[in-house]
Amino acid sequence: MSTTRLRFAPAPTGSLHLGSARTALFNWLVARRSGGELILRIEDTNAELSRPELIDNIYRSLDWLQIEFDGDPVRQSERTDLYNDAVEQWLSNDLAYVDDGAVRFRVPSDGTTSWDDLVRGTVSFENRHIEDFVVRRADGTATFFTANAVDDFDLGITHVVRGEDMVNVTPKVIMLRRALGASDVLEFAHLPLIVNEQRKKLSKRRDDVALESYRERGVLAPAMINYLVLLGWGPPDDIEVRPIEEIVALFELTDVNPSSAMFDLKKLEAINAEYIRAMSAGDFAQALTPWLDSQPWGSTVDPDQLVKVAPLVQERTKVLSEAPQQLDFFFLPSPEFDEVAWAKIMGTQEAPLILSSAKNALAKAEWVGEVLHETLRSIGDEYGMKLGKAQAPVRVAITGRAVGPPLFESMQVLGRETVIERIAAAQQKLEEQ
RNA sequence: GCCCCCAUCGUCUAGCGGCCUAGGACACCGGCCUUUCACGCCGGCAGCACGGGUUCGAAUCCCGUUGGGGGUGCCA
Repeated sequence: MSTTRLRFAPAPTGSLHLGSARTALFNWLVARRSGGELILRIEDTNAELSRPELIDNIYRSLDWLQIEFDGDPVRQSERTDLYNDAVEQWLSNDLAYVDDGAVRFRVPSDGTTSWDDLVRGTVSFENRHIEDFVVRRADGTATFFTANAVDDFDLGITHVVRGEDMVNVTPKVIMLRRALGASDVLEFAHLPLIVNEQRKKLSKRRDDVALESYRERGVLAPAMINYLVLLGWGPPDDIEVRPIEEIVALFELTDVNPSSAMFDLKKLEAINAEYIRAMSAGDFAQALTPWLDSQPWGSTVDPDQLVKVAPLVQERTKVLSEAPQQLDFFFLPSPEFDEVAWAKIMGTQEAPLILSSAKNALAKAEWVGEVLHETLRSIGDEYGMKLGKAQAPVRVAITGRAVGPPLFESMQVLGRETVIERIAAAQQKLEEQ
């Protein structure tokens, strides 16, 4: 038995599509699982698609996901001779004919072409429904069918794993493979489509299909991989979130569900949050850095303080991009006030009272989270309020918001001077209203 | 129109003829914990599209209906 050889063959049409990423992933899983090889084949059959930026885009995305390939990428734009030879051969064997400058393949008018698809079972087409398709255009370039069949044969591919939208080209490619003289049959696996809420194939126009954009939102690569593998496949033991090595060990193409799967951002984020929580505090702080740096106040972030502050939001972060909003008050000279929170919380009768009591007590309290905690608690007691309610005005004064990281720990990091200053500023703002 | 495919909670899935009173996860709704929000924990809601077969027995096999999707380029 020869080694398993797979290929991921994207057309470079822009940033990598989620569906393509999933296809790449499944190919990679099969290769890893079987100890086989995976090659990257760029289907840049025309100049428009050969633009370096487009190709770099693919590399970057694949790299991010850590999907590795064996050997150098194969560029179809560099293999035109091969395609031409094949077409000439078909022409001379009378398997193809010239029509209006183009070359068409002769499809038999009877019989059927079928294959046993690893995910969908037997798929069968009647030949009479397949037209004599073009294998070489009038301009002399090979079509997708030709390049596909020739390359899969020439590169010794054994398994073709691709999207369901390719099902209808499969009989054509099978015919061409036979015409090339291949005696073996490829294994095909057509993956279910990833669809949107309307159950339609994800499209560039309507949906956010660029893998890149999820990266930009702060989705972690391993979380993305983990989520993607769950679209069309489920582990037998019901453990969904797990290391990629385990997935490799468990994954089976024949277990892939043939029906289309809806892309669920909520679930992606839930899984991402789980990965974030599992990170070490140091790794999390590190991962946050680019997101913080891009803020207007990014230059004021010092690494020592970041390490203290990051753990306070780690378990509250679903995607990295939402962390800056939770942390800004640590780095801003004065907090940015949420108008709604201010109105709701500072508008109460007790708010000014609590602020002034807090300012006094805090001026002399030992500066440790637990003590600050107790200090606020007794102030609450004074006014017959639970701590949950009593801490609110202080929180708004210091962070600008009604919700955020744990207050007393935050205060400890911020330091007495800043805290008192902010409370005083809030008092003044209150008076001016 | 024609060709091909698909059909289990709202969503992603487990299920491969008896372990199913259909399991898990996300979402949602309660509750507990609690310094807000989260996290965590406990509980709840909710599904085999329909109709016929086959079988002692069907979510599981077959046929049909309905619904959904993909493809129908000298794009890939």
